[in-house]
Amino acid sequence: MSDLKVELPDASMRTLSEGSTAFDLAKAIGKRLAKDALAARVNDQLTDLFTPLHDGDHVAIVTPASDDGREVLRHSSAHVLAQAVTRLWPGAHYAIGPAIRDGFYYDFELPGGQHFSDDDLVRVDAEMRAIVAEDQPFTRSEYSIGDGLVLFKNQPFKIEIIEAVARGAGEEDLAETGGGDTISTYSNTDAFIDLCRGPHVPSTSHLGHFQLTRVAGAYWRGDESQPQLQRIYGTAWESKEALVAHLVQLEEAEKRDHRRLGHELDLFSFPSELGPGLAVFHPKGGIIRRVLEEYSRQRHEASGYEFVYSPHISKAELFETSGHLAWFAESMYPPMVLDEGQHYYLKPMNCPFHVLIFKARQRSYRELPLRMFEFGSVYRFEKSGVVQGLTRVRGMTMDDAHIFCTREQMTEELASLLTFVLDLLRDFGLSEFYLELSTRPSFKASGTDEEWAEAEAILAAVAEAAELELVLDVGGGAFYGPKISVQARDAIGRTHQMSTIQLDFQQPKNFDATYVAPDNSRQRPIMIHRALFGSVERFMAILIEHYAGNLPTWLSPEQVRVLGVRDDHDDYAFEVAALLRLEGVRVNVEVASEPLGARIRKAKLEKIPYVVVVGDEDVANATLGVNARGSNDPERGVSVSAFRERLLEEIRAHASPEAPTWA
RNA sequence: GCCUGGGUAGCUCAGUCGGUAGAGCAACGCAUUCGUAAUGCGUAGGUCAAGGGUUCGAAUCCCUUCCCAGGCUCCA
Repeated sequence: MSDLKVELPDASMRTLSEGSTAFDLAKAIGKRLAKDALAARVNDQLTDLFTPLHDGDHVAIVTPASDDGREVLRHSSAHVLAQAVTRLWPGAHYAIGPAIRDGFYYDFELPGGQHFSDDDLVRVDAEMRAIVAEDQPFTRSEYSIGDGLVLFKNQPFKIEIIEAVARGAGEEDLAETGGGDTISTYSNTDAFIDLCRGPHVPSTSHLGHFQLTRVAGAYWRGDESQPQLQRIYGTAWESKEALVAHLVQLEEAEKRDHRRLGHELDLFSFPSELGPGLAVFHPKGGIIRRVLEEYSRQRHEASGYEFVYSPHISKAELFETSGHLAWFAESMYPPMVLDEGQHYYLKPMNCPFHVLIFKARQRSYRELPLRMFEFGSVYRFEKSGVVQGLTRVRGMTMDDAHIFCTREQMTEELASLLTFVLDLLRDFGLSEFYLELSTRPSFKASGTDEEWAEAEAILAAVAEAAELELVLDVGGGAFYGPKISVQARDAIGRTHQMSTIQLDFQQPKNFDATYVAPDNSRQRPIMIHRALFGSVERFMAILIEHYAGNLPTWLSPEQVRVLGVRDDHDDYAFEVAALLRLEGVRVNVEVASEPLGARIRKAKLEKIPYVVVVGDEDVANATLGVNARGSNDPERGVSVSAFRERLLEEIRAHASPEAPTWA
């Protein structure tokens, strides 16, 4: 019997006897590894531990505390979830159950149209733990398509997947089955078998650090027109500690939720009298908004934009011409019908208005590129289940610009636009970006194939030239053109869609907009749509979460609070405040009617960047005490002028001396 | 829009089996005068989301509507 040699990740070689499996390799390396081993990566393919190895294979043993390991154990946990549910609800149909970020889910259809309730999670959890305790092996088998159809005859979703694979359909289904002309399955006991490519952990006893998190409805194959299934989500980790750490992290993320902070810091609210997705900004939120809008205006002005204004409503005719009523009507509020039968609509976008401004007189090529900017409030009738805080609202203000240019200008214009966008986002402290290129929607698109192909090619070239990570979003474009969206990663690693840049050949055509070219011919301009913050509301939400409410000083509603130690220091406190206010600093005094500690605590909870304390020594020496946000070490005896200079410099530079990552 | 939860004082929450609505914080008043994250005492505050039903009696049980959260779908 001949031996076989395999190479390990550290490039060392191991010799094994013929027919050895990855598990044999793990045993040969060490007892501890054999006990921890969940799966193997053989020649870069993730596979079961009991896969036979071949001479020359590159093999890595997958252990729990790794990306591969967590993926495997999450996937296996999903199977245990399905087994538990089929035990508790005999006759339940199970659909798909993949590993996802931090956990797993499984979709079911319960007999008699039953639904899971929150209480069911407790029962399912207990059943899963029983299965783990039974230490059931995961056994892999392969069947022909025909045998598979018989085997899963009572599982309509599995049948559908097998049939799709037999037809050679989507990759998604191959992931479930293993692909080719056979299907692979895993069975835990005689009673439970699931269609799956694997790999899985050797047995259920390798699992257990999981927690079921929630129930949800989810459409079969993610398609609204398909039946809605019952989904259970769970999180699973390699150890108790990792699970707890994850749950703690979730709590931390909750603390920086902009809805919570918006309420705690008195920034904005959603009065139920107004309806879902309609926010009011309180004075403090209003300051943040005003400051960031003002800064944006300055930057736009410096970059050659002109400011325009347009009304919130218009006759239907405008949106008929633009194509919105044909393509976007379901996102628009129903019309107001006037006596004469005239329909008026709230605007869902600003672009048609800007086209009219372009058309207000004859335009020359000499005027192009013509860049129009407006903080334009728009209204979209979002489905009731989708509104969420400030990130998804029904009334929002877009920092919207439309650039009219010639075909020759558009590539350069797009490139410089992207640079401008990224620069401005960086000024707000966001630094990690990637781009998404959204292409023609499969239905709901106006224009010819050629126009779309050209527009997509140009955007793709611009996106690639930006040398940022680029993700393709097939079919995600607007009805009038493809788009590049800038996605930003915040301080705790979540990504948010920020700016969008869209190329539009359609609306200039729909409105018959033209300019006079050098040869005196009439030419059609190209229109670039672009929102930089996305919406002001969403941008504020992202900033609040990015900074966990600790906004940089230049954006903070209240930058300094001055506290006298006793009430006979109040006069001096007001003097200091007046001096700073003269420089445009947002500063308040809280008089000494409560103990100093209580007033400091209050200011800290309000996340004010600087708490300034003044007492006897300060009155005598024209100094103050500086208690900076995030510092546990207050400074004493700082001269008033030194503090003023330092503060003004920080505000001017837009930089915050603190890391943005504080909780 | 669909699935699952939820809505009690400004906020966070308790409220047993259907039997007179509760706490802490905040607010307000008085006292306290204090050097870096909670001074004390007191006062006020509620159509229990809204409407309907069952009942001698509903925060509590049932129905409808509104709003919120987490998903699905969609999206700035």
